[in-house]
Amino acid sequence: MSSKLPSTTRSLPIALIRAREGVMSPIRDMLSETGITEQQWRVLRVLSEYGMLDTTTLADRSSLLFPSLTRIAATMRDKGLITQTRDEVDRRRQLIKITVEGQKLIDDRTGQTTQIVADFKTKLGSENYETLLDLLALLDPGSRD
Amino acid sequence: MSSKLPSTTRSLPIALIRAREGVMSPIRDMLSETGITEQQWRVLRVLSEYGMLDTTTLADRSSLLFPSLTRIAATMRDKGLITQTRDEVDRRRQLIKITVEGQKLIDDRTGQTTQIVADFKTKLGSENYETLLDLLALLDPGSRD
DNA sequence: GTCATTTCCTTAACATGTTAATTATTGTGA
DNA sequence: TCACAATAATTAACATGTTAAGGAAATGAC
Repeated sequence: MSSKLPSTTRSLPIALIRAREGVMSPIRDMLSETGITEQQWRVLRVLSEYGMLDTTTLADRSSLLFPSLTRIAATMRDKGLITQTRDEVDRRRQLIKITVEGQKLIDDRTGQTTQIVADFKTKLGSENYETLLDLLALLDPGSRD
Repeated sequence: MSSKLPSTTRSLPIALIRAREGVMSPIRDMLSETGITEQQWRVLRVLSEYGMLDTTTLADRSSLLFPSLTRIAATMRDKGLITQTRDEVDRRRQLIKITVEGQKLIDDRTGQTTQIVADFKTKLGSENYETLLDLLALLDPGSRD
């Protein structure tokens, strides 16, 4: 059994980084006009989809680490994109909700975003696109396997 | 034609992040004993595979942005993992080479790393593993399509 | 009820990601 | 050869990734 490392051109971690860069490039272009970052966009998307969430759940669904989310939430609150309130039952918890402005920011870009997704589906082919999502899900530590 | 955004659970960017996290987790565990980061490991891997490289090529093959590589290279030079020399022909260019200690750090972990890769191949199945790499390559902005 | 433990969140410290501005060197055309 | 553009790399500034430590509120054993 060989103990040689695979060439970096067939390295899974590197391939994931490069793919991500390719996918994010047009999205970043789109976001650059809005003044928010990719991560802030992700938070808005999750809040828009699920409604009010506690920080733990939001971090999990946004794929952000807790310390990152703390900072990001503070920034977004200052920008008026979200509101933060204490949970009156369990005062350790914090509840986060998207604001009208935050929702508007998403709504205004839905068309562009949909187009970007469609372009990637075309590029890969619908079937490959779904296959890719399925295979990636297998690597997700959060998914049950 | 609907203009609704896909659920974040079927979002390609988020799926890529999560998959990456799953893949990197055991690698990070392995690296934590070495005191180097994932990016520094990547630089060592590339240098080990290709030999002495100029900074531009190294950044490209390591999938690192230039400013990041500048800082990372300084750190790695201080740690004795690489050497930096000026190109005497074009004095703007810098040439970077792995040191004996740097190579040793890789050699000492080849077994563990090989095992981690093998585990993922097993988890996905050999065929799926190769399919995934092929599909990811399609999204790589650097690859010709 | 009290205290150790756990849970939820924040801070801190350092490394990297990202974009823009800057410096040093080389290449080019009048 | 001299301005001027192009290239290689660095620096700056801010946001995030990552791990560890800290603080406040809730929980559970006693």
